[in-house]
Amino acid sequence: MRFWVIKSEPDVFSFADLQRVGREPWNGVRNYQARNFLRQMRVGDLCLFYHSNAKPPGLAGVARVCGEAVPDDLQFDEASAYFDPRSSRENSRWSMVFVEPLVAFPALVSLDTLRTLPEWAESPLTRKGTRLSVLPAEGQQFWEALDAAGLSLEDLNGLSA
DNA sequence: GCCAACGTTGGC
DNA sequence: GCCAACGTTGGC
Repeated sequence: MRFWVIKSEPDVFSFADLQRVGREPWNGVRNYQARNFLRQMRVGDLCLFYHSNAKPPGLAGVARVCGEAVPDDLQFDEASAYFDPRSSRENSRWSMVFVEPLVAFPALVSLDTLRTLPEWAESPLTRKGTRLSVLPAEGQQFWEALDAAGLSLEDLNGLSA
């Protein structure tokens, strides 16, 4: 199992929104490096759900990959802001995965807090200027974030698969 | 293949 | 709203 960070603007789609819908296509990613990470995701991988452009920004919960990469439907939709005229059904350029909520953090683990954590201090997420919306995380980082949220492995184990 | 112009991200 | 960072585009 691998760990990831996925970013979303809560005004657009928050962790609470994910809990409400239950399962969400993670589409609209239009950066090649982020797309390549999406393609590496496997069912069961755990994603820290990061609220960007928020007050304050930070980690809001844990999501789980429940569907692996398929062509992102929005790239074919002329009405979508994510439409890509260079893409075709035969030769699709962008991918999406599916995620489901696993557990909401009792309180947001803010970016300020993350910067105080040893495992996160030097990470791309906390470094200024990193704009990747999907990035890998280390296991140590994941557990440290979970701990900072006041949760433990048992809190994850207690949840249905 | 270089690189300037441009657009977007996202913290502040 | 500002602007630093940085990915992308397109002329050459």
